[in-house]
Order: sequence, then C-alpha cells, then structure tokens
Amino acid sequence: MSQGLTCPFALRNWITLLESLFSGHWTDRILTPVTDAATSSTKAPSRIQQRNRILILDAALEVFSRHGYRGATLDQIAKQAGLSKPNILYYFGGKEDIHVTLLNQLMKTWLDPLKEMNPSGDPIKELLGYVHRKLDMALELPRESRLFANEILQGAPRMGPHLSADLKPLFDEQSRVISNWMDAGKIARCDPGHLLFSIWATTQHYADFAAQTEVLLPEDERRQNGASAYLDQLFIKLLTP
Amino acid sequence: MSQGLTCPFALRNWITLLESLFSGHWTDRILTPVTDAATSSTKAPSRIQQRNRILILDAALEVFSRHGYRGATLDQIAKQAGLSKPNILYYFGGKEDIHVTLLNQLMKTWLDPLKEMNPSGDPIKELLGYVHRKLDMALELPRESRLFANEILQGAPRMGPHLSADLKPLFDEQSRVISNWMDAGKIARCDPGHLLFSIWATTQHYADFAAQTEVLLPEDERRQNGASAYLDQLFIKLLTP
DNA sequence: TCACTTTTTTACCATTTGGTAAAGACACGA
DNA sequence: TCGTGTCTTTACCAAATGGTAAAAAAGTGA
Repeated sequence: MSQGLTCPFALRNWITLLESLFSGHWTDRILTPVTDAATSSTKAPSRIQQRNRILILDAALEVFSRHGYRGATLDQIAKQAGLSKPNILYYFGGKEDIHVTLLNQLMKTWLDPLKEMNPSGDPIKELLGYVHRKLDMALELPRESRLFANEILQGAPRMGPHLSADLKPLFDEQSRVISNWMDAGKIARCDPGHLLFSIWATTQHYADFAAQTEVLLPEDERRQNGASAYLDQLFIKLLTP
Repeated sequence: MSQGLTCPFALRNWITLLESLFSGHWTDRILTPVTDAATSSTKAPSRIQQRNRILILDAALEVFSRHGYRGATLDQIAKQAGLSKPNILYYFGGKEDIHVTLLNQLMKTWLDPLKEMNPSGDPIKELLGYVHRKLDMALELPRESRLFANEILQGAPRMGPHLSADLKPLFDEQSRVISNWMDAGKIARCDPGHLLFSIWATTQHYADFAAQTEVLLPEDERRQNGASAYLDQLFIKLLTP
C-alpha cells in the first residue's frame, strides 16, 4: 500500500534496524540467553543472522502492533516471518526479548522528529515542521505508531522507564523552547505541554484510528492529504500571535 | 480515584448498563447459547442476575480495556468480578459474547455527545460544548475510551459493522451541519471531517495516553483542567471567522 | 574433502486458556 | 417443610502457547 513511495522514515527505520544489529547492543541479547561464555561480546553477525533478525523483528512489529503484547503469539510471528518457532527462539531469548528490542528501537525513531526542532529557527515554521514530520511518520510507519499506542494503552508496562528517562527530559526541554518563543512574543501564548499533546494526538490519530477513518472518509479524499492541510490551518491559527 | 465526584457520564453509563439488562436484547445473549427453547424470550431477570451481569461487565471492561481482546483472559475477568469462571459462563455465552456486549453498550455511550449538537444553536458554542462533553467523557470513562481505542487499533474486527451502520451516518450528518454553519459564515471554513477527527483525537488522548501524560505532567498541573482551557483556546481560534 | 561451527528441524513439555458436565448449594413459593 | 427452578462449585478437557533438548542439516574455512 504505502510501499514504493519516496519514504524517508521507512528507509531510516530500515537503517536503524541494520545499525542495531551491528551496534553490539544486540549481541548481548542474542548470546547471553543461549550460551554465556565462549562466544562472548564481540563477534560480527553473519549474513544469515542479519537477515533473520530483520525478518523476525519485522514480523513481530506486524503482529505486536495489531494484537498488543499479550495478544500476540510466537506462532503468529513465526508464520509471518516464514521461520519455525524454535528457530525464532534461536535468535531471541523469548517473546519479551523481541518486544523489548522493538520498543528500544521505536523510542529512538519516535523522539527524533522532536529533537529536530531548532530553537533559533522561525518558531511557527519549526512547529509546523514538527507537525508534518509527525504526520508523515504516522502515515508511513503506522505499525510503529500502533505498537507505541498499544504499549501506552496497556499502561506502558515495558516502556515506563524509557518514558521517564528519554521522553521526559526532551519533553521538558522542548516545552521550555516553546515557552521562550512565547515570552519573546513570536507565537501566541498557550500551554506548551498541551500543545505537544495535541500535536501527537492529531497526527497519530491517522495511524492508530485508521480502521475508523477508513470507514468515515471516502478513499479518494483520504488519498489527497486533507489531514495535512487541516492541521496546518489548525496550528497556524493557534500559534499566530 | 475518579470515584465519588459529580459524575454524569459514569452515572449515565451505569443506567445504560441497567437498561441493557432489561431491554430484552440481553436475553437473546444469555439464553440462546445455554438453552434454546423453554425459557425463551420474555422473562424478567432476577436480582442476582442483574447484580452479577453488572459485576461481570464491569470486570470485563477493566480487563479488556487494559489488555485488548486477545490479551484478556476469562480468569482475569472472573477474579476481578469475584466470581468463578464457570459462573461467568453461566451468564454469558463466552468470552466473545462479553466483549460484544460491552462494545454494543459502548457504541451508544460514544455516539450520544455527538448527537447532542444542535444545528440551530450557536455554532461555536455547540462545537465547544461537544469538545467538553468529549473531554469529560475521556476523563470520567477512561476504561471505555481505552476499550474503544483497543478495538480500533486492532482493525475493528468486532466493531466494523457498528462503525458503518451507526457512526458513519451520524458522522456524515453532523459534517453537513458543520458545513452549513460554514456556508452561513458563522464559523471559519475548514474540513468538517478532519475537525471532528481532531476533536476526537485531542480529547481521547487524555484517556488513552494517560500512562504517558502522567509521566510528563506533574500531578498538580494535571488536576487543574489545563486540558480544558487549552482545547478551548485551540478550537476557538480555529473556528472564529 | 574433512572437521568444525552455525543454523534449522523434529519431537517434546508444562502451563495457560476457553469451555463443559454434572453435582451440589441456594432461594422461594406452595 | 418440601419441591422446583436458579445459581455456584468441583472436576475436568482439548487446544493453544511459550519454551527446550537434541538431532539433523547446512555452511565454512583449511
């Protein structure tokens, strides 16, 4: 469906995946549960390892994002990946290990667009840029968005620490940036925290509630980015002093 | 937590629950799977039946809203309800039956606030009223909101028909009402569909992503309705011609 | 080609899960 | 108090699920 387009986020995601395979992080994951010593830390992953770990993570993303952690089964993931269940457990320590790996990856992808906001740029341009990066992400990486939504819906049992350690500082920092813009009179005053919430909510809605919007909007109207134009209008009116 | 307050929606929901027990609808559910003939359609539910069905539905709401359909187990629901698993299956035909019953109830609760928009009222007042009804619902019925979000996230496997049959017509109708207001120059022009989406997204966000907002906002700031003030500002600016 | 490592498969296992049968406890009008 | 219908419990079951052991297969470098 959304394949084949000029798709920066999907591409970046792929790269992130590949990177994570080489980063050394993952070796802790794959090797510790199988054998402790012997082939310890440093050892380059083979071609097959790369391919299969990507295959598994991609399949798991598909399944977890649709059914949530408890609702997903290893059999589903195995089938989707085209591998046998024991084979999957050869590459990952278990179901939770796969989920955590996905969540760790996701956190980076998720925070990136927010980091890119430049405090010395034009405020409205920066904020609208953020809105559009977020919207593009939702449309191009709906599975990641749903994975995140699922995790938060369930009370963030596995992501809570990440939220406090990674998201919170960034949230506070960018809230302050927005506050400063308001103090300087460059944008209208409003609550920066709730502003960020509303950006997240309105953009992610198009991924998380796609099953609903697909029923409500005729396909052709969905195709041409009505969402983009509407959100522009919404936030320009809010922020213009 | 949010108990004991003056809580119109929780109350209404309770009443809806009670009504659904008397409406005859439910007898189809409880009786057809157990025994077909004999005690067919009309038979007043006993005191115990009322109490236990409410107990079960309330427990199921708690569990389904947290874990989704597949992630929820009858044992969890039974424990939460303080009943045994077979006892639960005495009142409902099965896991799916409980879920469907909840979803049917939910659909009514969910559509009500949208229905209340009055075409001949003051447009901005009507729309802001809708925003606040929705926000109140999210804050007072977070489990219902999460149940809905879970169902849609998973592709609306059990609610799809409801969306087409109940939500779609109402959505189209109210979109037309909003369009008419715009044609009359009473509010600024924007896409009515996306306007409704953004209202849903921003309000439900406070229920569905509560695990996130609780990390990001200090408790005292959450308590005093910053969300309400912000959303007022957001939509007033958008809609004022 | 041969030894050695990596990968995959086959055959399991213990636990959980949705669901059932049937006996027992209970309520309540006659 | 008794009997009849309602409700609850006990004891199960078959299928699904996360996971393991170990043998077989496939690579890989010498």
